[in-house]
Amino acid sequence: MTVSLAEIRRTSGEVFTEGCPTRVVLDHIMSKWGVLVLLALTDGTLRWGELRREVEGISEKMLASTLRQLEADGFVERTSYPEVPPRVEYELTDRGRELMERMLPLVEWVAANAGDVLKADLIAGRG
Amino acid sequence: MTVSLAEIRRTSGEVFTEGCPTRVVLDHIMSKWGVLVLLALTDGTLRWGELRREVEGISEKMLASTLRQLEADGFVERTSYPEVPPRVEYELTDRGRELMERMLPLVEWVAANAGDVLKADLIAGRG
DNA sequence: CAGCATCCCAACAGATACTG
DNA sequence: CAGTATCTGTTGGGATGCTG
Repeated sequence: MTVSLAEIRRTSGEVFTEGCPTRVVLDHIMSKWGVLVLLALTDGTLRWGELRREVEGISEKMLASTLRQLEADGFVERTSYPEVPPRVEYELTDRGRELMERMLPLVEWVAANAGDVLKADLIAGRG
Repeated sequence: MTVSLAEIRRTSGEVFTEGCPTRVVLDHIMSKWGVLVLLALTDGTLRWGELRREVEGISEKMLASTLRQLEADGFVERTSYPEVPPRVEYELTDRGRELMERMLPLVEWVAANAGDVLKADLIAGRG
């Protein structure tokens, strides 16, 4: 383990350059709703309405644009069934699952430590 | 490995609840500039001016507020030396290093795959 | 050098209404 | 059910100027 940042620099160059591919993709997947939608889909395939209920607080507009973005990036696949009433399912692609393999440990750590972190905020006298 | 989301749910409850601690902390560390500042400090201690140059494109305002936030969360420590001219150094705390241990594999993967991801965007006909 | 204060704007995000 | 359209507003964030 102990991946160094220097190694990332060597491997793929600019992480700190404006507009570099890495920054763009990071912005997509680390966005407020991007993470939560990806997390929701980690459990398995979900329909639009299920996603909406699962990711509490997301608006239809944000769910739509987040899904379009993740779909365009190849992390999520959308399948529409020609039925009445309409049924549409969303699931992670292989690339999406690869991504989530790396993101889950991070989210897990945050979930386990978020309480202490915010306690630190209070001590520091911040909101 | 293969951490499941269900496990996270069991462990620490709500990831999908509005305003829950996990979401708040995720928003701090997954923010556009939060990630990049944390990454920069993963290499080692940096001064204000070095950070500003390192994280290309960040404004003084954003650097300041990002650092205050990460400091309040206990991820970054600020050390001010009473000299003339002033010297201030920023470095990761133990908690910050724990966090980055989980975040680096993710960033590394993104850096390695960002090219392909954006190529997918082009094929899909999106910006 | 390290930063805070101020002004300002565009983009992101919420609410509502409507449609195939 | 699964969206799109539109309208509005909040705020993230940039530019500038000033201070210890």
